Amino acid sequence: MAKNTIPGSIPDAIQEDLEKSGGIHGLVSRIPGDEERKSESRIHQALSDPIRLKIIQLLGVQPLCVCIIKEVIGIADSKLSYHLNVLKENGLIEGAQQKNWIIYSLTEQGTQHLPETMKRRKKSVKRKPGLECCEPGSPAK
Amino acid sequence: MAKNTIPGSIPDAIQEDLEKSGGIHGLVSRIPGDEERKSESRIHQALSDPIRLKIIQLLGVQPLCVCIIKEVIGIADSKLSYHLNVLKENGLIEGAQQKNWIIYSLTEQGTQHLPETMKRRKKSVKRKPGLECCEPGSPAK
DNA sequence: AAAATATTTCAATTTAAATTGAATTTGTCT
DNA sequence: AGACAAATTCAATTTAAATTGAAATATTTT
Repeated sequence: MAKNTIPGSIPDAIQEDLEKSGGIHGLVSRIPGDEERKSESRIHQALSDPIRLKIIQLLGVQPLCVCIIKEVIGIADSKLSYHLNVLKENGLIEGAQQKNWIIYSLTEQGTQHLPETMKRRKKSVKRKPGLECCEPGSPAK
Repeated sequence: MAKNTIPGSIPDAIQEDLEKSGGIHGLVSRIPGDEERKSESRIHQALSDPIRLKIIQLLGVQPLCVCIIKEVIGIADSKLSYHLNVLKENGLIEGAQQKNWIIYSLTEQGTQHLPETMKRRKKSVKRKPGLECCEPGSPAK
């Protein structure tokens, strides 16, 4: 039953640790399964584009209609729509129609992926109009 | 100086929040800069592949030579090498030559991206050979 | 119901990332 | 040095994701 095709020779230190880990079988038993990994990789994929990351961060400040996001990011409608869709499909944002507009906001999942500097305890927007996170003068090198 | 080309009309609720946020300018000032975002997106990109995620997780158990990783994952040498390189280039793992082998391990950065279930306080491997994270019978659906 | 606005969808193209197999490098052991 | 094993590199190909512009949909306004 054990089909451990371990290479003939491996480094001593690794060999030793590997025995403590319960061999290759033990090693594998300690990590998550394929499905979990696949879904994790999809989230990372969704967040692997600077435009999408920017959308997430803007929505981390407050819910926004597509028009404002477009205004801020400055890209074509269809392009923006494509990226919004990637985020939506992966459960990071959700859109609600209101009159002629669609207002996007972060899902619970989405808020988890805000940078630490923005991770205020979600819920209503209530603060002074002054700056907060980043000064306008510092391009965050 | 202020070139705020705000759309003629936007949803009332958004409009209101946006004023509290300090307009478009205030909105942007609350999120990280382009550089920070770009580097964050690169990390996500590196983690967006199940194979690479698996490598990270295996190294989260213990440092391993390429030969063992190959054994566990079961892919061609060159393919594995490619993925190891992506992780290395992004500062998630590092390799150290030892005799004929190269032993990879997680960097500090790399350990930050282990799943919660594996985030034990780093450092030496010291536990019983029994199972720990996932039972062999449960395919982690 | 026609006109106007906001957003999405679609097909075609471009760009970027992943895979493959052969060749190469690096180090070890006789 | 010569043979061997581990791992990487390279060029070619395949696959997947992003961009573009035009057309479509949906909602509101007149």
